[in-house]
Amino acid sequence: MTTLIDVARRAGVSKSTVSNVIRGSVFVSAKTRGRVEQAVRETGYRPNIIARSLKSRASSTIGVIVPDLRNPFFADLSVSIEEVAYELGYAVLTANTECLPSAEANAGRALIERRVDGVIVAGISLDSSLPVNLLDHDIPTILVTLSGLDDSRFGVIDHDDESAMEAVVDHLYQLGHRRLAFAWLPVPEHAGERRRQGMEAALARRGLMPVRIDDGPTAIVGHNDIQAIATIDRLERAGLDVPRDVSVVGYDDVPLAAHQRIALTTVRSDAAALARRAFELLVNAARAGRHVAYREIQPNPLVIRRTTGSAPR
Amino acid sequence: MTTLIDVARRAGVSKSTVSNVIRGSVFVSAKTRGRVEQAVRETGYRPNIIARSLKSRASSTIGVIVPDLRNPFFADLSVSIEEVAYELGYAVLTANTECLPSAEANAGRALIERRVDGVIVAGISLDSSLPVNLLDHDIPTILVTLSGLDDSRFGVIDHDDESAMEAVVDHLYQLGHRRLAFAWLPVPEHAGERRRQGMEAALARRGLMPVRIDDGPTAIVGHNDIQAIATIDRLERAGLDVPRDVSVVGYDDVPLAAHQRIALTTVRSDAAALARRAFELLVNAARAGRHVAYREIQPNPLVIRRTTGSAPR
DNA sequence: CTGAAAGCGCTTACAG
DNA sequence: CTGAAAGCGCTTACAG
Repeated sequence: MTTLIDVARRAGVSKSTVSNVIRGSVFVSAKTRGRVEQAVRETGYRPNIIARSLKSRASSTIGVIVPDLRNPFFADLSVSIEEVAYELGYAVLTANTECLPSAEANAGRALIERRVDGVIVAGISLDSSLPVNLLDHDIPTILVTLSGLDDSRFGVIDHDDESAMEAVVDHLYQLGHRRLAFAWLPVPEHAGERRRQGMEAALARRGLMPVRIDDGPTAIVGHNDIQAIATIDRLERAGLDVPRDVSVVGYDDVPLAAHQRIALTTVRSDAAALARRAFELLVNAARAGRHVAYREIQPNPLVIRRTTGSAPR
Repeated sequence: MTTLIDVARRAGVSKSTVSNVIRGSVFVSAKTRGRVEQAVRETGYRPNIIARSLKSRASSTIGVIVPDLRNPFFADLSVSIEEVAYELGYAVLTANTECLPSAEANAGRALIERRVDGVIVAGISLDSSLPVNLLDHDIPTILVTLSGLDDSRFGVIDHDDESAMEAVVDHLYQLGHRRLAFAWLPVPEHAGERRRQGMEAALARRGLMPVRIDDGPTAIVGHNDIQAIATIDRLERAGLDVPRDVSVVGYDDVPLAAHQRIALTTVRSDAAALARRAFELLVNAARAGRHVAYREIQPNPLVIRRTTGSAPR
């Protein structure tokens, strides 16, 4: 592959000069610049970012850790991060972990070894040491849809699950539901745990306790939309009707939730907005060579559709 | 961050020796190895893969270009690639392009500049020069669910859309459908184009022509499941019933297709298998320093569910 | 079995 | 405005 030297030789200048015109950082005379640009064109030269990174100590790459990329919410988040990232010349290394500690460890190692300029964590197992580990390796780290990790060096862009769960429970309570269950992933993960707690707290305020999912709930609150949609499938295969027999609520408002045949009542979360905000904060911190150390919590509205109805009597 | 030198100093050996134990490539005495390993542990040293890459001319990173990561088929593909990749010490740089030429150009530049060891292209706009460009930069490139690009240096892992479309048309024809339309993305993309052509050919064999989607088809074949599911939504919002009034067929068999409320007739494509095969071939080529130059076509079965029925009369 | 030396392809002060 | 020199953190023959 052609290198800076090839270009320099061809243009009859030094490699410093070629570097200067390519990065556009220093003033170069129009004539020299022209010669260099032509040489670049003729050779099809593309700078080797690996070499640049080694010297400049910035990889122009960020890492994104997601628990489940097959969930459109995380796909949306990750794609939205990518969009803004590529615009600013960053590439993104994605790692899908399913909250498996071994996958998380692998991902962490890969990101640290590649000296990513920052990482966005959108889900991690409950007692993972990875996020703090990143911080300790001087990698700015931002937690998205995830809080409860207590280090002030983190950036946190989160939504308010607690008040969202209050709205969900209120909605169901008003429809007459008293037997609510929470359907969550088999993985101990932050967002799920927090939503479960939020629901329990909202129930407690009404003098209620959650029931187990197999204990005949009249309403089921899913950890997320995918979970809720799968719950509908399970219920209807068992001969029950949603919402006549059981109401179901999701979380995220993925595009499918609005589909005629699904029409899921859910909490709307704007993955793209979360992504953009997180990336912006992360890049600013990375460029300044500091941690993000900033928190922001946004409210999420309840979207009522047709999977919730009056409690059966 | 600690470097090889720090570890070497601490262990009282040279950096060559540290390098040797870390890579495990050369025989090192147990005693020396022990000292080095302890120093690594004490310092929390993680090798800088950027520096390694520069010297060894292998980035241990591959690129994946997908047209739409929000489509669970591509999410599955990309996650499956990642799984095998991380196992072998590779990281993956994902680029979601939506078949936009500008996004494709950005992604191509980013991957070339980062000297990825190979790339898997799972969708690209019809006349993109990117795939050949990668090849010309000596980057082994494999096309997945995509053929028609005529360079023998490509690897191609594909499925047989033509015979799948024959099966789809046969199924609908036997149900009495004569007015079939194809619903596809607004983007000129390979897989969509090829499926459209496959359907047209199958119709032609029966003396039929496709009708336009607004021309009252009794059956609509989607470019993929997401397209088909969106079509169902559109039809039912317009007061039509699927399949009573219109039958709908998808492609991919994403998990949602099997959902009670969707029950989509579709063509099954195994993203995970495709991904594993592609990665395996790619890595072998990359390590051997050659192009993949290999093609493999697999058949895809039709899965009949409940979105197809007898043609209305 | 271990170490000294060169070099991967850039960037970055610093002279001139 | 342009260039020579040093160096980023590794790997890789090659001696010893």
